[in-house]
Amino acid sequence: MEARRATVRDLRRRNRSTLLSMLFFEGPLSRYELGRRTGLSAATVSNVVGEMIDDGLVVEAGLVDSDGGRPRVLLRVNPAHGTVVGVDVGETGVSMELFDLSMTRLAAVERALEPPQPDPALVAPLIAAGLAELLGKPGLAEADVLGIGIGVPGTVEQGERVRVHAQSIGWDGVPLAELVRDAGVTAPLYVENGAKTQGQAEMWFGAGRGARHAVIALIGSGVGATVIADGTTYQGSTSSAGEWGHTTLAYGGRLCRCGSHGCLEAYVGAEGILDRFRKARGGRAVPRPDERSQLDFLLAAADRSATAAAVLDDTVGFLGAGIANLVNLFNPERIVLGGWAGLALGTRLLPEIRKATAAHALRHAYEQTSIELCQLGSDAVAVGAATLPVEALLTQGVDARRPARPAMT
Amino acid sequence: MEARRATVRDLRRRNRSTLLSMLFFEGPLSRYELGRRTGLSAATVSNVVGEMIDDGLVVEAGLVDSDGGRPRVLLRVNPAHGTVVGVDVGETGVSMELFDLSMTRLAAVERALEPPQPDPALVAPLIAAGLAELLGKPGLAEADVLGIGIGVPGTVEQGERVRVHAQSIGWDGVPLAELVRDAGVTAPLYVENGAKTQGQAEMWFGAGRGARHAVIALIGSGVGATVIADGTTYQGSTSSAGEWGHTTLAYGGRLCRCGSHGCLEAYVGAEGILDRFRKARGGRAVPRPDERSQLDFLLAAADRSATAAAVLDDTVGFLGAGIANLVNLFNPERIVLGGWAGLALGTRLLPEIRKATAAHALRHAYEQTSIELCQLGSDAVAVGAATLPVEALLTQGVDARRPARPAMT
DNA sequence: AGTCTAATTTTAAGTACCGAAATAAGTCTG
DNA sequence: CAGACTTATTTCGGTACTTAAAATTAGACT
Repeated sequence: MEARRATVRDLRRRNRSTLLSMLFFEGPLSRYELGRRTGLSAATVSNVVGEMIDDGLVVEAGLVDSDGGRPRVLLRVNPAHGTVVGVDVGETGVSMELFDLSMTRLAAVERALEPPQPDPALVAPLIAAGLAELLGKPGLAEADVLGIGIGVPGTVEQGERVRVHAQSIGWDGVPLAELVRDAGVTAPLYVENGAKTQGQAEMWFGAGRGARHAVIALIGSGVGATVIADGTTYQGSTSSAGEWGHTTLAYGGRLCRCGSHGCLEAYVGAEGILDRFRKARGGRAVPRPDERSQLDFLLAAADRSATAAAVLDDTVGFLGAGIANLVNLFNPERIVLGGWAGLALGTRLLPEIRKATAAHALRHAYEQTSIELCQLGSDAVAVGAATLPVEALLTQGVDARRPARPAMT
Repeated sequence: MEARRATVRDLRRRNRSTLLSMLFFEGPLSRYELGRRTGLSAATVSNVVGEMIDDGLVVEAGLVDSDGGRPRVLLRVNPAHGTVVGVDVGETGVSMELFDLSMTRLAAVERALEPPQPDPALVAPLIAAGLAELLGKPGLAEADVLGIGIGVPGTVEQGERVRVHAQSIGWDGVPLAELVRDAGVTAPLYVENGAKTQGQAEMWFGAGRGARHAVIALIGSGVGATVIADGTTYQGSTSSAGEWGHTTLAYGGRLCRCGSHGCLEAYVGAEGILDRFRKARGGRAVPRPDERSQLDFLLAAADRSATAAAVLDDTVGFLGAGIANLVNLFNPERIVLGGWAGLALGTRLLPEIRKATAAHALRHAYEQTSIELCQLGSDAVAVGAATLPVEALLTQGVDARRPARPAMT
């Protein structure tokens, strides 16, 4: 039984949050329009908005012409109220971006990791240094940073002490936030799985906009998914939900790097696709230097090579079945296909992928789902990470830097 | 953007709901204890509880001895405040049960369907007649029925007009609630998929108690699952989430009755198991009259027949992989295995099933999950259906028969 | 009977939202 | 260009709800 009381202050917080969120996603809007959309009385809207203006969270932004009658004053979230930082910790480097509250990018920094294996003890100071560089321009100060979101390539146990588990880079229970804090960063920190931050970015600004139930399917070298249930990221009991890549799709099939057999990832992950391609070529290596160009080679070869076409056909079939599993289990409105390999496949083969999905999904659920491609670029992980502090601001309706409103004077 | 305002009345409703739910699941409790657990002030608890006592929703139930000091008065939900009915619409018959608010069964009725294909036009009057029979004893009246929950073997589109789609019995968009109302039933109606009601019953009173994230995996002739995410049943965008049975487990494998190939159901559904057994026996039929006894025969034969043992081994492997998929995707605290076939398999083979699951799931997620058997009997669907009106009562904190509190006098 | 302890209820104060009335800020008309 | 008109926003008075503190109750203990 997880029951929590609610007080009259919670009420205020919630309405504040409602109004602020609406302004963020659908602004600019007038007070009048806010009242109409939220159902709050004009009096309350005016009152709450006035408070947020006093706090510098919201600003007036021009008028709407009227045909007689007082013109509506437009309101918007104050872009200059603070900045947010998004960090993408990858296997080979760290990239960071600075945004204002309208999510306009103000600066970006990229740092390679030498050697390319991010030792936490190395990554934390790198983030601190990157932050300093991002704030290099005049007029930017750490005190104005509402928060720093960090996307990492592994599962993140949220809780008292945030811990990062990332097999692929050898992190086991790394308290990343604490390390970054020890490196001298004082702004609030938010750590989350990179696939989830990328998913959130697509939901806020990309192909997921407007959906309440969606799955963001990410295919790169590996395979993962972010599930959005009823508007929020589904975490599961220990934040490791969405491990789509290691669901069994072909029982007893190919060995996967996770040690199991027949995982989806072993068939549709870039590594799996290329491995199958290599085998189909009789063991000859694909004549390109890295995975991405190898996949491009495969896609380009499909027109003239029956071998390549067959490998892709199979891939589409496996992927369709894998997506159909998501459709059957989650019954989402939308599936968003992303990741560099997912995008490469989807750009050329989306109709075929849709058809393969339809063949494996239950009709009813399939008909309710649209399958789209990701819309954001390669910095989606960082953008999504930067939304974490914004999300905190929107749901709390209050600046994390000063959690409690100051007492009245 | 789905933002809703909140007023001071919502606040009251919510606190009322919190207190009532706590009394229902953890009662009896004293006012003092309620305050301590919810965080509400003693004054508010006293006030709200007083109101609920006036409404007849809560009653005092004895004292707790004290060692000096005023003794605490225990409170509980008033079992006699009303009754609820749970209906299990199956493929061969309808069974109905009547409970008081402490979920004590007061009466039960069973009606076979002749012929065993529930035509909606036939089922609705049957329910009406069954209700009359349930209320046959003196002291029971329809006016006291808080609501009737109906579990049906198909997906239920909730909404303005509730519609039932059940391929297996040929229902397509049946407005069951309206039909039952037309048959003369006046109590509030709640229609839901039977697997979901059964899942809810396990969550409230069975193996799922206390879990916030769980999956109830049901294996009968077919295969389905109920996903509990953060304490509530996950519905998806059109209420058809949880179609575990038709997820692809063995790509390109056995033909399933859904038309696709390699569905989990084709391997671990009773029909699929027995079909594989028959094939393994060289086509000879299993010498038993119905599916249940055939499955028992198979389980009993495993000790002496290598053929039977191999079929079961395979089944355990498939089932383990299927459960592992649930573990990887949903990261639940608990998996509850049920359904008549699931129970039959689990009773004998649970350790093996756990092992097979471990072999296919990611270590981290698997370690967070316990796999248990259902605890409720064959009336779980009806019990779960009966919880629907109770749930409405608990979350609204107000009797559905009189939605608005009467104005003060 | 009087004292002590601890639960519950009453009281007074603070905060929140709402509806109605008042005010503000434009456009339109003559 | 003043006055009429229209519509957005603010102000005001009222009611609902929670809380902290004070008062009351109900037994136990002496």
